[in-house]
Amino acid sequence: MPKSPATTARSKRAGSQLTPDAIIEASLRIAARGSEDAFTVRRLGEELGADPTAIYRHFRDKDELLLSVADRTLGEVLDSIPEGLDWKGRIRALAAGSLEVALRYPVVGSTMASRTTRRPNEFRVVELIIGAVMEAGLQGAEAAVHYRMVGESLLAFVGQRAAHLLFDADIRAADESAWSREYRLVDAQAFPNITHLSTELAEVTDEQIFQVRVEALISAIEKRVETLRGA
Amino acid sequence: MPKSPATTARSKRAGSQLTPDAIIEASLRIAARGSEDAFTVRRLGEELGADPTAIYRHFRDKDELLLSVADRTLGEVLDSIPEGLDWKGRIRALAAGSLEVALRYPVVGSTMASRTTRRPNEFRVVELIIGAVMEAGLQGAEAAVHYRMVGESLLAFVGQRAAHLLFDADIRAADESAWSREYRLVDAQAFPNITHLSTELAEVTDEQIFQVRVEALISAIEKRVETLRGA
DNA sequence: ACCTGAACACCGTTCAAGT
DNA sequence: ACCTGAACACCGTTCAAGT
Repeated sequence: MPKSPATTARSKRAGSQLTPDAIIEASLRIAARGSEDAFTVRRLGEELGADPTAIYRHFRDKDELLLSVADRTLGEVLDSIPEGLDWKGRIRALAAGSLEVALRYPVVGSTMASRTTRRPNEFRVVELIIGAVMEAGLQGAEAAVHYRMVGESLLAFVGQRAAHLLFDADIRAADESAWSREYRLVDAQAFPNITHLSTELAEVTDEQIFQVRVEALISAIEKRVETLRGA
Repeated sequence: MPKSPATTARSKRAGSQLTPDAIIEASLRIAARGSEDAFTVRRLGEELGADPTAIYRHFRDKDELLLSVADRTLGEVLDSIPEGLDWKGRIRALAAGSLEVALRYPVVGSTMASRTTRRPNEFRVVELIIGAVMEAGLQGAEAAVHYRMVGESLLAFVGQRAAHLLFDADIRAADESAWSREYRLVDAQAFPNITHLSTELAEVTDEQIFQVRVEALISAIEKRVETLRGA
């Protein structure tokens, strides 16, 4: 069989075909496997067909790689937002897109929940949110703090969901069944409210909670605008 | 010098003085050191004056230990809430207390942000929040989903702040300075909103954001009550 | 200039052996 | 019944050596 370089591009001895982009794309492939495949430097080396430590020629450390990967996924979120929406629609679309991407790449969503990438696509997200809160009627310091509220809340929401996806199946099952097990068995005298709502508590879905949390952000902005207009 | 057993209670050869409570208290001492001292099984062994693996006689694994430690800290939060507050006051006090405790034991606050302890003090917190949203005027499924919104949002807020405290000093500094560095230097044409608000963005404090996020939860509940009354 | 691979300094957890 | 300590199967990262 003759050599066919095109189909052996990732063979171990192909020279210096390692680029930041190739490393980011390999990272996304691993991240997409969720809890089935740990996102480690050694696993990344396998995926690239290179020595695990080769990535240190292109990224200072794993943290810097993750920030770059996260910024790439923010690009996917931005591309999913349609044109022409009003401020509420843009925040809802940003929330839905962020959730979808965080659940697709849980290790990225989880790790980045309390970070700032300081990279181009994050700038675009910030620009979008500030535009929305200003269109809603906030300005100056009020717009700034409400932007931060929205931005960090969205990161927190999707980060929580993503982190949960990364737990071992047994831990996840134990947490998920709490509302239909432990919380149904609490002492009725000591915990009357829980007892009274036990059925409804077990029926709440993650999707309902997410929607209510996003609407809470919007309500809070509207209420703040009304309060400031009234004063 | 004569033996004085009372003062050598934690000596290496004192027999079986290891109890779940002693392990939880040692865990809290390590957790209180924040990013200066990693919360590892080996470090816990040192703190207890025992072999690192001794804790596996009392807890199935590190996760179960952390759940127990977390429930202990929830007790501290509950003890900090005064009697006689109305529903808004109780949510504000719960938020403030949770933040304080999460910043005191960051590794606990960070790890538990997407978990359910399913332990006694968590039941008390759930009872408190459900009582608050019902006093606000919500019932049944509406009360259930709004309880979940409040509970998970508070966990997310304090978890984000706690996680940030655990990063290495240089990573934390880079994230904190983003608003006064990278975000001040963005292209004014491409990012007019960021440019317009750059001063205000750099001046927002974590405390302001936290307060706005807590008030947003309260606003959202009030708005939902109004909407349901109107319908 | 970039990649390799041995090595270092860590992790959580298991299990046979001690007392 | 509980604790010990060696051992296992991992981590991220460094650095001298290769090409």
